Parts: sequence; structure tokens; C-alpha cells
Amino acid sequence: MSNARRSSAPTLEDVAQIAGVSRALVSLVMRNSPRVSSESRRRVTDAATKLGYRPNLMARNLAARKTMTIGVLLNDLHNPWFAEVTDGIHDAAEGHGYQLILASGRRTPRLESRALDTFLASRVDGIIVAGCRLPAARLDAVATEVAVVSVGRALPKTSVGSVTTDDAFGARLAVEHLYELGHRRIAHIDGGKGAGALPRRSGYLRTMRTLGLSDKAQVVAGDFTEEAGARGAERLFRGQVLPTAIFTANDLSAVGAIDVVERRGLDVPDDISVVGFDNTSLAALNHIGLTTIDQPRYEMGAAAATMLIDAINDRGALSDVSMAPSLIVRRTTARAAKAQQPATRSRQRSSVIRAAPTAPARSPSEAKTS
Amino acid sequence: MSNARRSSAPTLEDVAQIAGVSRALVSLVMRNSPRVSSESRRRVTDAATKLGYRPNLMARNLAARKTMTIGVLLNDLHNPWFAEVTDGIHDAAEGHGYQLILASGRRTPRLESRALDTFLASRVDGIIVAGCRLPAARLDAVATEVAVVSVGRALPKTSVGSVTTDDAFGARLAVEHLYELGHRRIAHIDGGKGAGALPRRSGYLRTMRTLGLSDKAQVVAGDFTEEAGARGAERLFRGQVLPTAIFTANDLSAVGAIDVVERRGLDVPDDISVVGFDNTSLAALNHIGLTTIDQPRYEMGAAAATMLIDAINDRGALSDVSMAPSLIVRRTTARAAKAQQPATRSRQRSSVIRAAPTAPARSPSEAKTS
DNA sequence: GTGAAAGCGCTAACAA
DNA sequence: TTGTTAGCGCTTTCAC
Repeated sequence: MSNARRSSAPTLEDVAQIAGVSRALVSLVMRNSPRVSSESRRRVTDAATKLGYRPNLMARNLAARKTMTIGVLLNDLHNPWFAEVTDGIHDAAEGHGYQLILASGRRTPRLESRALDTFLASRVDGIIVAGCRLPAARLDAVATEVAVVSVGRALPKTSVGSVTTDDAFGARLAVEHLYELGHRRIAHIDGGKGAGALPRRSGYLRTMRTLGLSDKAQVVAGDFTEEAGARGAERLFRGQVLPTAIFTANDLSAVGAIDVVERRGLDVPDDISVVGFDNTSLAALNHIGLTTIDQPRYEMGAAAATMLIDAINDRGALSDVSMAPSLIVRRTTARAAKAQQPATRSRQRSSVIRAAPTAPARSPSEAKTS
Repeated sequence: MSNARRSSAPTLEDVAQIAGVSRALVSLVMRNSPRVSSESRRRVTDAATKLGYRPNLMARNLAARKTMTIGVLLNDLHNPWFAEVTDGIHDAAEGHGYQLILASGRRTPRLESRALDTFLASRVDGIIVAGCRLPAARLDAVATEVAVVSVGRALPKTSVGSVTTDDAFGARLAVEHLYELGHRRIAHIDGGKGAGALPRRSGYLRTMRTLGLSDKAQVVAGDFTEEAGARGAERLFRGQVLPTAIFTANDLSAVGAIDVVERRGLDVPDDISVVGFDNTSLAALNHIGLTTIDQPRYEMGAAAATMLIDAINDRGALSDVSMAPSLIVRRTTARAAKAQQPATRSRQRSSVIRAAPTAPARSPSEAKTS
């Protein structure tokens, strides 16, 4: 560390001056227009580098009436799901010459709302909201001013486009998987008001009903965080009968729930099976080996960006696309024990034994770690 | 999804017109200046809401010659360390009235560099780079145009301020902890060119030397990712003698290494102890229970933002601050086995047994999960 | 307290 | 191919 800072950045005018040409010519060169003689081009670029000239984006965007920028609102930087979706958005946007500006909502509607205001004030050409929890009406209002697409949450009856997975079907896959393993008492720790939480919850309930398990269905409140998963599991332990399986609204919650189960001296999956949702990198960690429902996160991000950019350029309308989820079986689910009720149920954290599945690894279809 | 989009946003002029006042007055109201009569204020705000007026940030910033925005370059959205640092930056910046615009470098110097260019072109008032891998010279050049502070990596002899932890000391804590548990053959999977990787590596080497363990020191190349941790561990397994302990450059790598160790049929910590670095939320997951070196991530982010903002407003100079790391003992480290060489060393992934520490939990100082 | 006028740095017709 | 001329929407003196 030491010091030095510029006084005032050079402008187009400065460059034009020392290159001995007009401002318009410099402008053309900066946007590398083909209709410039190579001689002029050289003189301009020379002058520019000599001055350390850098076009002022604000001035450019103000004059051009577009920004070639898309604002991306991420609900929770702590959840790897968002990183993975963002990669997809990034690559697709870059391919079309668009820049990204990211904002973090920190799972707080107030901050999400403010971030949207900033995007609008910055006149971004389009907005992608990922896992956004804001009311549909709010998003629809934003969509009045600029094209918006939502990832991870459908917004029917609004002008907001969406790319989601079929959450209800994903929930069904999870429940059916557990059912086939012999589980009946299957609980669900939900995602509260989070994006996609509702269809996952109703998908769970519907499937339980279809399987004739309505009386055994049990939903506890969560919010897509690890802490919520832990709290949810604690809640289950406080109940009369313990479930033999837990289906959580996302991977983060699943990890929280597993911790609690093991802390209670029970084993996953021998005593209680757990299925997550998302198939984030977290689930894929071999050390966690979470059975979960895969969402094609990267592809979802890419699809959202492509749809948005097409809409911006009037090459297509916003729509609602739903991608197929799939079951990824790893090591947190196993055949239900004979006894409906797990054997041990010590309260204190006796030495925690995490054994491998007794059965040989069931189709360890380790999907791409993204 | 359906449709509708605005034609052209209302401007200050429009508002002034229908409020029956001058543009300047509207401007004052928008920036809520105190020298406006409440009557005028009311008329203006009424007109503004009626029109759905929203100040154009580009125009404002262009005219005001400042943006009240700080650009934050995050090296890797997939690593929770960045989310945690960002929270600190966010809160501190907000407290001073600054906005954030985030950019993801995706662990790619080319993208990091481009993001910096965008920040400069956008005329942000200051820049924070977190875990940035760009050459010091490049960052120093940027620092010529705007105040820059780096989190997680010191940049001596440049104009870039920095907030780091004492990485070398952290490495020493890790090695000494292992030494006290009886380990001698302690390997290090490093962070390559990553931020902070160098001091961690040299801290490791120096401590090994101090402990008279130079001949047993072994460094394998990594890059702060889980994959690199796994590759590094594989490399160790290919060696003549296996270490009894591994110190990795960060938590992500530690998790990768642990996976490989267990895949090889060995136990962590009974056969091989592992220590990470960062104490991210990942390490704190009970299910992982990684012994690691804590960095006060939130505080580092906040300190960086505060330092930057002070510098922007000439209330202080950029400097290099280093925060103290600390050892967090969880469950991936244990007393070294009697035999120098671990017993089993099966090649195939025999049933993986993950046992709890045989010794009762050693000071489970679960630091704040941030 | 309010208005008029002059830019901020650039793009976009249109002329030449 | 290059230069001229208007703005883009806002802030900021500086009068009144």
C-alpha cells in the first residue's frame, strides 16, 4: 500500500483532440465500427492508450438509450444453487454480448425490492430474479417497465417469464422413492414462502394421498436454510411418533436435518432416510452423499438468459418453461427398518456413528458436480 | 405470463411540467433537500408518483460526477467464503449510503479482469476485490484510477489496501495442533495461485522446519476447489508413505480430500486427520465437523468496506490490516495412531465406515455460523 | 425557496 | 470515410 489517484478521467473529446479528429470518429473507433480507415483507427487508438482513455459507460448508455446489461437478483449467496444458476446465466448472456450486474437479496424481501429499484434506476435492459420471494404483484409491476424472467418460481398470470423445474413432480419422485423403500411415515420439512416451496409441498401432499398415506403425512415449517432444516427435525423429534423418512424442501435443509438426526444418536439412513431437493454441489459432496432431486441449474440459468434476451430484442415472447427434475439416489436413503419405530432414541448426543449403507451402494448415479 | 411494456420512461422534465414547477425544483425534491417548501414538495411527489417517475441513475451519476456505488469482485460464487465476506461488505456499505454492484470472476483471471474494466467504465467510486487472483501489477493499475481494497490477499508495494488474516500464522496453528496430537508426517494441499495460498504454504513449511519436521514436509498442488483437494489426496495416496495428517489450503479442499480418504477405505480422523482453512459454513456443518482455521469473514468484509469508504471520502488512507485467525477444533482431527503407517490401505472402495471420534468431543468450539 | 442556463461524456442522425 | 449538430436526463451554479 502507498498512494496516488487520478484527478479526472480523459474524455472522448480529449482523445479526439490529440488524435486530431472529430469526437464522432473516436466514438466510431471505440465501438469498433468497420467504416473507419485503418489510418484514423490507428491514430485514435494510439491517442486513447496514451491517455489511458476509457469510455464512460454512463454517458454511453445514457446517449444510446440501452445498457446491454441484465440485472440478476440472487436471493441467497449462501446457497450453492444460486451460484450454479448464475453460471448458466453468465455464459448465455456473454454469448449474446450482454453484461451482468448481480445483486444479493440476502433472503430479505426489503433488500430484494431495493435491488430491483436499483436495476430499474440503472435502466438495465432486462432482469432475472432467481429464487425471488417478492409478491407476484411487485414483480409484475417491475415487468411493466422492463422484461423480467424468474428462475425457480413460476409466476402465472403475470408478465414475468419463468424457468422452473416441475417441483410437484420432483416431490412425487422423492416420496415414491421412499415409498418403494418401504417407508410409510414420511415427513416433509417445507420451504415456507421460498420460491418453489409451495408446489413441492403440495406435490408431497398429493403423492402421500395417492399412496393412501394421507394420515401419515406431516409437514413442518422451514425456509430453505440449514437452520430451518435443523429446527424442523427437532420438531419432528418432539412429536409422538418419529417418521422413518424425511423429505426436505432443499438440500441445505436436508443437511440441517441430518445433523439433528445424528446428534440424536440415530443413523441416516439406517434409522431415518432423508431426501433433499436441488442436487446442488453440496448434495454431491461425497461426504454428504445426499439422495436428492436434481434440477438442471446451469441449463435453467442459460434458458432464462436466452429467453430474456430474445424478448429484449423482440425475437420471442416471455413464456413459462418447466424442466424435468430427476431422482438422484445416493446414500441417505435406505430400506425402511422392520420396526415402524426406530430402535434407539437417546436424547443425548451419544457417540455418533455414521455407518455406510449396509446394502451395497445403490446406483450411485453421481450426476455432474456442475 | 402475458404482456405489456413501457414506451419511454418519464423524465424530470415531465414531472416538472405536470407539477407546474422547474426541473431544478424537482431535482431538489428527488434528492430530498431540506430547502423546499412542503407545498412544492407535495406537488412534486404527487406528480412523480402519478407518472411513475424514477430518477435515471446514469443521468444522475453522469451529472453528479459520482455514483455512490462500490464494485465488488467475487472470485468464486461457489465458495461460501465469498458469501460471508459479502454480507460484511454489504452491511457496512449500506450504513454509509453506498450501493454494491457484484460481479463474479468465476475463478478465471480473464473474467476478473473484464469485470474490473466494467467497474471502471461504470465509474464506481471504489472497488473491493475478494480472493482476486489477478497480478498485483494489474490491480495496482486499477488503483491508479479508483480506490481499491483487497480482501483475503495482501498486496504489498501497491496502492491497493487490504484486509487479510494472518495466513502464515493460521497455517502455524494448524500444524502445531496436529503436532500436539502426535502427528509428524503432515502433508499440505495448497491453494496454488489463489489468494492467501502463498503465505499459508510458507507458514506451513516454516512451522514444519521449526518443529524439526522439514524432511517430512510435503506440499501438493491445489487451487482452493473441492476437486483440487480430491486430486491432491489422490496424489498423496500414490506416494511411498502416507501422511497421518493433511492440512489443506481451505475448507473446500479439505472436504474433497476427506472424500478421497474415505473412498480409499480409511477413516477420518482415526487413520488420517484433516485440517481445513477458513471456517466457512461448510466446515461448520455438523455433518462435516471440519477442524479448521477461523477467519472473521464478516468482519473482514465490513472492515474492507469501511476502509474503502473512508478513503473515498478522504477520511483516511488505505492500509493493510491483518486479522487474527484462530483454531477451531471439530471432529476431523484426532491423536495420531501408534503405527506410523495406517493399518488398512485397500484400494477399492470397501464399505466406508465413518466413525465418530473415539475420544469424547474435544472442545467443540462451534464458532458463529456467520 | 425557486427558476434559468450551462454542462456531465457520449451516441446518432445527417451532411459533407 | 469523416465532421456537425442535437440531444440523452440529470445536477449545479448563480441569479432572482
